[in-house]
Parts: sequence; C-alpha cells; structure tokens
Amino acid sequence: MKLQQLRYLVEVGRCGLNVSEAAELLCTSQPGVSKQIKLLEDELKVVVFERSGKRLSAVTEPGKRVLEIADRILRDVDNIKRVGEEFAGGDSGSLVIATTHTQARYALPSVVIRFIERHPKVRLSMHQGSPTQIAEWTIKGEADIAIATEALDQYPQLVMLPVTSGALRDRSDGHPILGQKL
Amino acid sequence: MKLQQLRYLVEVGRCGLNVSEAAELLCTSQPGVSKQIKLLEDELKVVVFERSGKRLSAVTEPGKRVLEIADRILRDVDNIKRVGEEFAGGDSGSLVIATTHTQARYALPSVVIRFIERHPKVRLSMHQGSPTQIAEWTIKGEADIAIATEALDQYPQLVMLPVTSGALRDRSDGHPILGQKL
DNA sequence: TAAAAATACTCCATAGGTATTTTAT
DNA sequence: ATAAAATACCTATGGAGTATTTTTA
Repeated sequence: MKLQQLRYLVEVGRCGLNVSEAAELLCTSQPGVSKQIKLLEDELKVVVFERSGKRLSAVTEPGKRVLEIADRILRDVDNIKRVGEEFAGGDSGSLVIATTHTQARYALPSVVIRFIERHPKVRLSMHQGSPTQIAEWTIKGEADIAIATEALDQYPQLVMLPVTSGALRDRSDGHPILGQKL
Repeated sequence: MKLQQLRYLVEVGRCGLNVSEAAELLCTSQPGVSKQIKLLEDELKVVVFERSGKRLSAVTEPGKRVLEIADRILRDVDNIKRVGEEFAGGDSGSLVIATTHTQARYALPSVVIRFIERHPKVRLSMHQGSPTQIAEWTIKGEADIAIATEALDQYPQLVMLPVTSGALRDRSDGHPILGQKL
C-alpha cells in the first residue's frame, strides 16, 4: 500500500468516480491512476468501486469504509507535515483569550493545557468577564478571541465560529482555530 | 513521505533509538533505515531524533508529535487492511450480548448502531438482566459476552476484560472486542 | 461518435542491499 | 575492543509517462 494510492482513491471518490478528471486534478496520467487503484484493490482484496463495463459506477459498502479511513490517513499526513511549521520560529507570539467564568472553569482547562504543550513558544493569557465585556475587549483588540455561549452574535464586528458539541464530535482533525479536539 | 519511512521511524522509537535492532525487527538493513529516516527528517524539516555524535540519544519535542501521528497513521493502515476481512464471508453469524438495564440504556446504543453498520451480516441480540443473571447466562453459553460494571469478577469461569473510561479514551484503535470507540 | 477506461511498452527514480569506514561506548 | 551509525556504491523493482486500443453512453 502506498500513500499515493490512497490519494488517487480518495480523489476519484471526490470526482464522482471520474478517473480522468481525478488524474487531471492530481497532475498525473489517467492510466497511472487506473493502474494504482487496481493494484490497491488487489492488495486489500476489496472492490472499492463497482464497475459497469469499463466505467466506475458506484462505491461499494466496504469501499466506503476504505475511503473513510484513507481520508483520515491523508489528513494525518497533512498534520505530520505541519508539525515542522508549528514548532518552527513562526509558532511563537502571544494569544489573548477572553472568556466567561463558566468556560474558563469547565471547558477550557484541558484544551489550554494541550495548547501550551503543543505550542510552547506561545505566551497564552486568559481574561475573564461577562459575555458583553469579552466581546468589547475583542473588538478593541485587547483580546484575540472571545469564547462564550451567548451574546457574541450581537456584535457584527466579530466573526463568529460555531463550537457546538456536535461540530466537535464530528471533526476528528480538531477545531480550526484550537487545532485540537475538546 | 512513504509509509515505510513512518514504519522505520516508529520502530526505531520503540527500540529505544537503536537503529540496528529496529532494522533487524523490520527484516531489512541498518543503512536502509538510517537513510530513510534522514530523508524523512529532511522532507518534514523536523529533527525527530537528537544525535550525540553518530548515536541517537533522544526524541525531540516535535519528534514526539511526529511519532504520535505516525503511529496513528500506521494503526489506520492496519484498519484499512482489515476492512476486506470484515466484509468477507467470515464476518457473519450471531452475537448475543447479556447486559444490565443501565448499560443497555446509556452506554450501548451508539456502539450497537455502529457495530451493525460495520458488521451487517451479524445477527445481534441483547438480553437484559441483573449482574448475576447475565453472568450465569454467559457461563451456560446462552450469551456470548456479558457487559456490566459489577459482580462479573465473582465468576472465575469468565474471562473479564476491563472497560474503564480511561482505557477507552486511550485506545484510539477501539476496544479489542467491540472494535471501535465508545 | 466522442469521451473515458484499459492495455502495452518504455524509462528512470529510488528503495534497499552489500561492503566498508567512522565513531562512540 | 566492540558494536552501532554513517558512507559509498550498485542493482532492480515498480511508479509514471506516451501511444494506442477498446468500450459504453
């Protein structure tokens, strides 16, 4: 099994089973993609794509599972490539979090601990206040981000990112800003 | 980046940074392992292993993170290889779970749903009872496994597997029997 | 008939092996 | 003195490209 093969597989899945289109996007040749996909299917002994004659027509049940895992692997490959940048000079500075007492006490501690471990060069500070206060701090630039469950949507000057428990459960690659799971 | 390189990396980590020993276990040559590890370090721009002269002496901080992700990738590679077997003929039959009312209501539903999705050919049935009852059912062979938080350790005829929340959190590859995370 | 997949072949980059040297216990 | 890692070099596998044929929508 080669990582390339997983890339080919996933890209073909994304392109609605159009091998030629996938090859185009991957900057490679169509025969190469066809060949590697077959080799991988042989190795895994799993038919990932149903064929009607020569065209690919559907993703089989086991194929869906294979694509799912392949996708996770490729995301992890991206993660591993980012480790260098994270620990390089760029990953230093300071981050000011404004949040409510509740968040600071319950949701954040575990996240903060991991954030510090992972970004040791970042000076992290937290300011606690009411939802209104933390929003205003963030607007003034006194804080970089505000974390709360209410009131933040009242401020059009702020970009709001949803952090529902559902969204977090579904994102195995972590929150886009926090870079980790809660 | 090649999967082999990740294997080499992880194995060297496991062998206490002894490249020769790792090469032995991997059934390959020491120079090959040394070379591939360097190539990977160059590509990622991450020094994974600290060197004192020619010997490897420690794992760097970013290196720890790389090893962590590499390990996860390799586990997923194993998972993808198992998909074939899971969906092959072997993965059919029936499984009888004996459990308490509490487990059946709270812990198990989500696990059971995923188990059914993943093993569609397995006829799954659940019997609810007291801890004592379910233990006896399992001993008699009326059930295949018993799931409970108490009393099961009283029966020497049963093999007991711990399923504490801590154990589950730490196993990203899932429970040995359930084959998935709770 | 037009677009997409398979087949046939060719090439060359590189993973991995052997032999050897260097270096750290 | 010994065992481990690096270096040098060589070989051969297989990934990827081009050209072509086959197929089905």
